[in-house]
Amino acid sequence: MHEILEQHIRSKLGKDTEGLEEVISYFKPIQLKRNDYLLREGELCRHCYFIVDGAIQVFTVDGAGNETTRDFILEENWLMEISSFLQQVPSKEFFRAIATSQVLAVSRDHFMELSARFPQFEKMYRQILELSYSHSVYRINTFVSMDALERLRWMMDNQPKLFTRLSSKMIASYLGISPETYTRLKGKL
Amino acid sequence: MHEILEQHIRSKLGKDTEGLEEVISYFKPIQLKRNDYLLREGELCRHCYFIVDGAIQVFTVDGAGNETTRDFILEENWLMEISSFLQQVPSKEFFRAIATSQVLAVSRDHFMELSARFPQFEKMYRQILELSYSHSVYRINTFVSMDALERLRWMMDNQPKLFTRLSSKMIASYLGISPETYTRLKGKL
DNA sequence: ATAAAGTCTTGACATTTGTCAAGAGTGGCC
DNA sequence: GGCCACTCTTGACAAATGTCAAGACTTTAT
Repeated sequence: MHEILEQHIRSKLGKDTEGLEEVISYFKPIQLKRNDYLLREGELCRHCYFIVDGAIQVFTVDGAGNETTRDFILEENWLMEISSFLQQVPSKEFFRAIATSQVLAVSRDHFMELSARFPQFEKMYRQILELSYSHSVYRINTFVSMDALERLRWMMDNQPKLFTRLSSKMIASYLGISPETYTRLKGKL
Repeated sequence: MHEILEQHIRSKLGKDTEGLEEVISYFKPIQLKRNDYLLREGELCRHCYFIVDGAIQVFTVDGAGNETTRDFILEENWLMEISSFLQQVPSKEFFRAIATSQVLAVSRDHFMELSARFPQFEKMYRQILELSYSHSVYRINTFVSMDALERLRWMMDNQPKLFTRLSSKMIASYLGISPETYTRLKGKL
């Protein structure tokens, strides 16, 4: 498990990876079954997660119990609830495993320590932030300007992998529509 | 103009601001009138901007000419088109002044140089990324899960300042609805 | 000062999307 | 193997939102 994280970090940083073994030693493995939670609304996000294998659904729940998915995080990607993690305020989001998953978690305290001690770790963190931010800007622009059918087409063009791994219900919650509407849109493609 | 940037950086970094004067010297002033553009779709985003005074609309335009606003950037905030700036690919967004504005711009090359030479500058950049990212996560969750009236109420609760400075048309484009729908929603408040 | 352009509102109507209900199919679990 | 919970689909209808057109009003440019 840790080897995959090691390879991932090397691919981001190149050769200059002094202290990499120590950095990795702070990550603790977590095994998740389908529908296990990594984080629930109201809890503090005390860890930064690296998804080694599997898939995590990041979603919110409104007063009527409707789930809306902000993102799906697949293997070899990073995950945290940024405002809860940084400011230690209650999370608005849930993180739930879609399938059996292996995750590596580093605590907030260790994360801060590693950022301070290893400039290369901080650099990688910055890269993750840049990617996550530009990804979310994309999602905002897509979502706000397109209707449901356009969003579905966009998802098919840009995230085709997701269709092979998600239920229809989950795809609908990512598109921000009801499952019934999703069923009907499929007929219009 | 530069004094405001200096104060802003000090407020973010505290006392440890060695080299601050040199950092600031790389920022060049730009004056904008209403409806002047800082960036257009298709151009490369070659600068990082600090808004000293005024307001900038960040928006996209679809095939039918409809404008959708991702964000309004007011004075004492930072602005860039992150994916265009980092990867030097064409921008998907427009940046346009809503009112007379004063902006300080640092070129991409200088920005990279400053990040490399001044750890404190890099730290501030990271803070800006963290804030921008958590802000955009909020916007996604708000937008995807709420209907138009709920989004309007959310905006009134969380961004009340904007109403004093924006036309109805702009507010509608931020809410992702037509101006007519916005007019009607106001009656339901 | 005046004309032109743009904004805001309102009404009528079309389209999109949601809600509720029912039934067929699917997969997990004992 | 059989039951249970869940998903997916379909139909009927309701609610939300968009589009188009018109008129009053405001702002901008000359």
